Amino acid sequence: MMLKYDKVALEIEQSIEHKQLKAGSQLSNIEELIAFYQVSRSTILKALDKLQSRGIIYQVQGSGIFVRKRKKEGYMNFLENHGFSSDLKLEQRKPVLVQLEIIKPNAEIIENLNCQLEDEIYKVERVHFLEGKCYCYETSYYNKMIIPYLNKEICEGSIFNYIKNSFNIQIGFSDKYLQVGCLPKQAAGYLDLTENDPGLFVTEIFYAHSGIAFDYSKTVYHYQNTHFFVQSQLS
Amino acid sequence: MMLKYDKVALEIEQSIEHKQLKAGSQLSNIEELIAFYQVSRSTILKALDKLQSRGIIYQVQGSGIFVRKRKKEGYMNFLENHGFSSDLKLEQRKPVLVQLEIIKPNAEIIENLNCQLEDEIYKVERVHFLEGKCYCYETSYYNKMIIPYLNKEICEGSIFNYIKNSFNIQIGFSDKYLQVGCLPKQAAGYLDLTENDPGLFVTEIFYAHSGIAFDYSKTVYHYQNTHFFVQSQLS
DNA sequence: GAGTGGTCTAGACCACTGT
DNA sequence: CAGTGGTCTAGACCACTCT
Repeated sequence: MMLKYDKVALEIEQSIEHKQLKAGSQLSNIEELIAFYQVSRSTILKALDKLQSRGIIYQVQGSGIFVRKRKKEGYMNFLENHGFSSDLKLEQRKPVLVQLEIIKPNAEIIENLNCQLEDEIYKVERVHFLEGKCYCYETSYYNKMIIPYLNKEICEGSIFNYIKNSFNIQIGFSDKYLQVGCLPKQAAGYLDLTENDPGLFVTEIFYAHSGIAFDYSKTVYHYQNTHFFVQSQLS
Repeated sequence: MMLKYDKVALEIEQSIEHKQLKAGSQLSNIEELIAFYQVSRSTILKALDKLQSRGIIYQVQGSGIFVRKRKKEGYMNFLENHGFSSDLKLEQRKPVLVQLEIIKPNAEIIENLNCQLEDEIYKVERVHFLEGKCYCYETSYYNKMIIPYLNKEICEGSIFNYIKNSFNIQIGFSDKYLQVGCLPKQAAGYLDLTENDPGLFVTEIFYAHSGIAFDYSKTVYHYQNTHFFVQSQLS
């Protein structure tokens, strides 16, 4: 059963979409929303907070609830580009597997996956494409204690979906570290670029809902084929 | 008067800090927090939600409330590096003003600041330093209709604090667009780098709490002196 | 001052985790 | 099954905006 506030949030979002409301358009006030959706004030508030945190609307005390500007076309949501996404295009992507092997962890992996020296670690190297263009080269590490099995076929699809469906592990949150640099020869080759071309280097640790780290990844993004979008909120 | 949930959130955060709790440490359960802080359940929940969205804690239904890993030293929070920050080091920064002038807006500025062709626009070019190292070169645009006055002295401090204090404009949210590229000659000069070195290019629009765009900025970050950190949540 | 969003409460009941 | 977080309600009152 879907939660009430998620249902309300979804319906409000769809209503904005359906009515093609532009940025700055005012929505119904809270009393009307309560009457319309037949839920309590707190439920409406929670739905609105969710929409606000996703950048769909903004609320102004004493004034009203308004539609926020939509992101430009062709930009990926930087906070939602790894299994967090509901974007259809991303679901359709088919990564190319470069290498899949089992290794022993080095200090860096032990630190970030919070594992033991004697654990076995899956190392997965892949190149991702979007609309025919390669946009990143990614090296991921998974602890075999947590993700007991991986194969070529799984790695050529969404590993996140596989993990979610097979082990009932839900993604809870992630830590990202980013910096810009020059491509080493190997990465340049996979991205169809030249050594020392610029690149965005992102190191990311994904945690399950329960707080355990299950994925440590290092990704290099293609500087021409990747454009990101991020929405910030105060509070 | 400080809001109750902000007060509770602050105290919980300070308590984590004070007790030097490590990642994964479990906090008191909700009933105990209610009893300790003498507030209602909803107020505790709101405080916890705020701490969760800031990456301080994570909550696991049926299990408990836990401390989340702190960010590494030397990384800037990508979502809080422009006036959003409470980081002391950032408050102490003194930007160097390169140029301050009043111009007529081009199509791009009109689009992003939502202004008129005949409006007057402040154009501010600055270089920011952190611990003696330049880390970005920034060009900002402000509509004189909204920000009626700027001078050299103001631009050599925090424009955001000035705007906040002088015009009672609160920052509400922002849209960021980012991509990687090669530095043009001018930017390279300001950043003490060489033409065609890599750089992180960020275009950002800041909106007041009321929803009006008041700052349109284009920033180039120094690829060696800037390391960013971002925390994502799954709603 | 009318309208609108934000805070806060008390309490019932649901859903998940772990032993 | 005990413990713990999550959902939802009804209602009172506060704070801000705008005319």
